[in-house]
Amino acid sequence: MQDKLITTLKNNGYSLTKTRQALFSALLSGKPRTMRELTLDLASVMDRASIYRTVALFEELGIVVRVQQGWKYKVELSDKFSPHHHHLNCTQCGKILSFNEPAGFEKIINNLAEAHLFHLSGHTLELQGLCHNCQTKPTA
Amino acid sequence: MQDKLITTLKNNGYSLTKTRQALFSALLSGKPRTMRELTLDLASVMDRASIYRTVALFEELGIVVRVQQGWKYKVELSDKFSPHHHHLNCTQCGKILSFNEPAGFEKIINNLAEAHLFHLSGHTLELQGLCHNCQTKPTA
DNA sequence: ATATTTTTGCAAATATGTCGCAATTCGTGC
DNA sequence: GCACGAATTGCGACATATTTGCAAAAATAT
Repeated sequence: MQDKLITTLKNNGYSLTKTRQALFSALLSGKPRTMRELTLDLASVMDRASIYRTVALFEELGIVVRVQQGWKYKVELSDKFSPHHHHLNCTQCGKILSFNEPAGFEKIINNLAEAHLFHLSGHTLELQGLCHNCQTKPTA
Repeated sequence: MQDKLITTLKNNGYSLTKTRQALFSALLSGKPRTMRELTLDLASVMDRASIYRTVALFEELGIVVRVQQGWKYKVELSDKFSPHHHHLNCTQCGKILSFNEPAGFEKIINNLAEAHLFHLSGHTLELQGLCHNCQTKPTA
């Protein structure tokens, strides 16, 4: 997977640096991270500004995407670097579960796009709710 | 539609004030707005802090929702105040088409949430692509 | 190893979001 | 319409998040 990172960077005229590697590694687990989490985790490795710059660059190159979570967003590897999926966001504890393209979903949106003469290039599907844990706990 | 706003406020023990009216009006067009747009548009009418407070209140009362649009969030009237819909975003000209819940969609996500022990409270579905016009034009 | 170009760290500037409190506005009863 | 208590707002001060300029450091090509 590192290979793909290098390729993507080189192809676009960017070099592989320690900081870019570090950010990439931090995201490899697959868990979406808030900027705050990233800056805390990577504080010893790179400057806050560099994190922002690198995330922005990665987003431009399609290496990462930002997923919305209520008011905040989290950063995660894009579909190119981790399998295409969607999210179940727990509105209480902030946990994010991932799930694959549901059966029949593709067909539905394709029909839809066709009906509107759209040529689809991508889509996002985010579900909000309470995870199992938070359903039993009282509202914090 | 103003009626519904008043009712919602009264039912929850809040009063209709100029600022609440102003924010509501600003959103009536149906277009999602960033906080920045709102603070700029309403600068002459109300204070920044009040906008945040009012948006928060409106969200609590289910009058507005914050939706992902690009990477920042935007505020728009909730389904209760404007019909539930989703968006087709043209990545070239920025046009946004709205469409209703596709048939079969509800069932799919309900099954999914159930499988993950989630209790759904909402969802977002955004499609990206090229609108009819932009498909024929050269890349700008 | 050196020159050239890119990238980073640092510190300062902006932007975004919150908070406490006095001043104002709202809804109500007269 | 006026007076009153309660709810709401504006203001200024914070706290946090994000961006920017620029000199120093790291990467690339020779």
